[in-house]
Amino acid sequence: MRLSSRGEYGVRAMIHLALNYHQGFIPLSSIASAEDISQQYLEQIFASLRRSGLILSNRGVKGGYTLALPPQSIYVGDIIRVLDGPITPVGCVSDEGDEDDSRCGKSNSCLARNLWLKLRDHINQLLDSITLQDMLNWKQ
Amino acid sequence: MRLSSRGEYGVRAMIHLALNYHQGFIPLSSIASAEDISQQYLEQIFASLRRSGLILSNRGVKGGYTLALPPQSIYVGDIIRVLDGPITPVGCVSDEGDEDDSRCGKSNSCLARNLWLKLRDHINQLLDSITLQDMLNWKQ
DNA sequence: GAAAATCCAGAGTATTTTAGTATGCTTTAG
DNA sequence: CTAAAGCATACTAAAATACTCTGGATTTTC
Repeated sequence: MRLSSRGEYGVRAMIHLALNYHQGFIPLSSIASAEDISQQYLEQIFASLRRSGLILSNRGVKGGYTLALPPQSIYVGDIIRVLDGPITPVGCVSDEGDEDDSRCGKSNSCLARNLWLKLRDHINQLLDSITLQDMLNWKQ
Repeated sequence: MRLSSRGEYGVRAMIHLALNYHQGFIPLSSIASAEDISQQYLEQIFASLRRSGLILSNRGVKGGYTLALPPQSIYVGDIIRVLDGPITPVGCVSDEGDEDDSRCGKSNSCLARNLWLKLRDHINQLLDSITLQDMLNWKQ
């Protein structure tokens, strides 16, 4: 039950953008160095975030990235699902839509399946209840 | 956020043992074939479960495995932590004991860290609230 | 309009983890 | 004694992960 580094880095970078919301576009290089993340790796991560519409970009000198929405409208669940794919504790509960097409067909696996579904939904519920702004407010 | 096959298989096998509680010792071969899991792989999994005290074994003919406690006293959290290691969404929240020795030392990472802690605890809470018996009762 | 700063894209690679096999030994009932 | 079972450890193949590399495209500034 571990997040990928993409998810971890992505959340940290998004917090960085949230802290600098209203400061205009922030160059990726400054985020990468502040968060100690490889710049090229972070570029890949930001490409996913941009394509999914969570951030906006400007090219050229004075370019950079900024949140597409205010921090109170961006949920960590969205960030993590974009970067790590849907929360799927085991293969047979792949996604919300096709809940019943990928059964393992085995004897007691249905009993276990209920657990995986609960686990999946439980994790999603938490991640979909926390916004970037919530995290900023945790600052002691 | 995916469970390992060890965790998945282990939970399924423990459900199998729970269903056959009071039937005495069940040979691993029958569990492996019923659940369609490689016998040798399942042996490794059961070795961990036995060393952790969740199951008991008998050797020789008529040997096999059985739950060390009744199904209502075994929590899925225990099974999964034995087989997958402690729930650790990211490295810096490695375990309950040493919460503050493995900080990343980076600027905003503490804000993210609160999230990882919440996530870790949230998952553990769910898994520690469900027993094998609970899962048997889900049988429709 | 050249140069520099920035984003953008896709291929390639090295490491680690995972999931499983292989081999062989030990114990016990009958 | 033999067959059925558990026990232990080493090995390996495949997949996923976490990056790096290379080269471009856009935009501001001088």
